[in-house]
Amino acid sequence: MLRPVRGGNAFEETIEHILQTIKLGIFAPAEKLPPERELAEQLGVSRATLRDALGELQSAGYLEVQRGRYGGTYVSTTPVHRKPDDGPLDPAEVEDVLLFRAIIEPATAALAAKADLSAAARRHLQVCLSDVASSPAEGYRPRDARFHIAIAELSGSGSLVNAVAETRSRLNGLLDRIPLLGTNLEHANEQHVQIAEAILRGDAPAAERATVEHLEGTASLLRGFLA
Amino acid sequence: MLRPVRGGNAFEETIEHILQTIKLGIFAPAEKLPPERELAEQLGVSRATLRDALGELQSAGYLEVQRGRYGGTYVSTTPVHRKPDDGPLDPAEVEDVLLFRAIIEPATAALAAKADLSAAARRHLQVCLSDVASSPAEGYRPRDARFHIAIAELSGSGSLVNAVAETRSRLNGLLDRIPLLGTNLEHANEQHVQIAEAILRGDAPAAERATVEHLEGTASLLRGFLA
DNA sequence: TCCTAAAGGACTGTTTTCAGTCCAAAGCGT
DNA sequence: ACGCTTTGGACTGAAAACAGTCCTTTAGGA
Repeated sequence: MLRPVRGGNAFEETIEHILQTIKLGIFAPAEKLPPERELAEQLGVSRATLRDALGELQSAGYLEVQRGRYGGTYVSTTPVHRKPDDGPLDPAEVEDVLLFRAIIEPATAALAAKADLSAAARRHLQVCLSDVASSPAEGYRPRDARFHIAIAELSGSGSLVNAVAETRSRLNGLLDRIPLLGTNLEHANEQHVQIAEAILRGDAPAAERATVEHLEGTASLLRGFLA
Repeated sequence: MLRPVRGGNAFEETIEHILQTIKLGIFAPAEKLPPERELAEQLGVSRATLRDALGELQSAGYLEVQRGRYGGTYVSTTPVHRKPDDGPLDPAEVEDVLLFRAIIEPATAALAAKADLSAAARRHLQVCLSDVASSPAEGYRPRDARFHIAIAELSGSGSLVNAVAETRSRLNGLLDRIPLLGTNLEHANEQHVQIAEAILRGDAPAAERATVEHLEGTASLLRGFLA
């Protein structure tokens, strides 16, 4: 029960955090990050430290910077080709993530369906949905993550948004360790439609069921690589 | 979606974290903390910083220190009389905590019931149960928290233990803002028994139902103070 | 009785992080 | 063409946090 108070030094944590927002599709390619002064404040870190982190991400190819008025820091449109992290999967970590996800995401979807959604919220969900559906295979993960996080946002609970985002991030870390097989993307997309429709028509049990089914796909994929 | 990378400086975070382990009953009164060198490493903080934090907690009356071999840092047996933090309750925070808790705790209890438990695990649950049942009103909260965390530990999922502990900690923060009325402690204790029995006999649906009922008590208590 | 081990206590020099200030680029409006 | 504004870029001195080392206290064992 005694977890570390902090995950490393501020510099590394900042890099990691910004990288996550990109991998989770919260900042999409070509999108502009907030100005450094603002971002530093939001992240609770000094501008100097933030700049060190941004510099690192820039030279790693994740970010591009333009100076001057109306300039800023932009997410790179050309995705960096990550060498596949192929350490072996940790079975305990896999089970833990899948289990936690199976608890929170269906409940989140059900809540989103129960909430009464503004027109803007509905539109946002549909945008995320079509965005992931029309995505090429290599940029799929961030958009997929974005869609699931969008659902959490509809639920209206900040804790759930955090939990879904963090869990998704851990999941991404695991998925990075196995080869990407694009066979079941169509299947996943069909399930996304089911979930979104159930939420939009306010059918909580259907949203929950569809989410459970959807998660089983990823779960069996990952479990397959454990054997 | 841009949360702060760190909650403050290392010193404050360390104080807060240790205080939590006490308030959550993870370190019970009169219990000995790990040696400073070890604790510092577990918390991912330097010994100097840890010592600053321990010193603060000591002079605030939470800890007592004995030097020499077989000495150490002990949780104070005389509880500090906290002045009631009575800022107004934030309704959004209340709803968020209650909602999140209502999602994870019943699922946790169900999981614990499904797991096949070692004899030691069963005994541990019973110890926590009788500990909270026989607790005087002023030391009730930490033992109550300890019981709920013990259930999460039975589930075998580290993420759930973290989530339950953190949620409980937020809940404690809210409960500190309202007067303690001991009327429903007996009711809560009865529900604890129900939950523990359901888990021990492996009856997941009953464990889940009993937990839902139990949480409703705290929920309506807190909601009552919003109006 | 004295020695040793295990713990807290104290100090030092280095590295990290910070807040604050000023500089440089670049687009927009007058 | 000029200046204003918004952005990233760079520097400085102070504060925080660190790792490492040594000191002090205390109980148990040889």
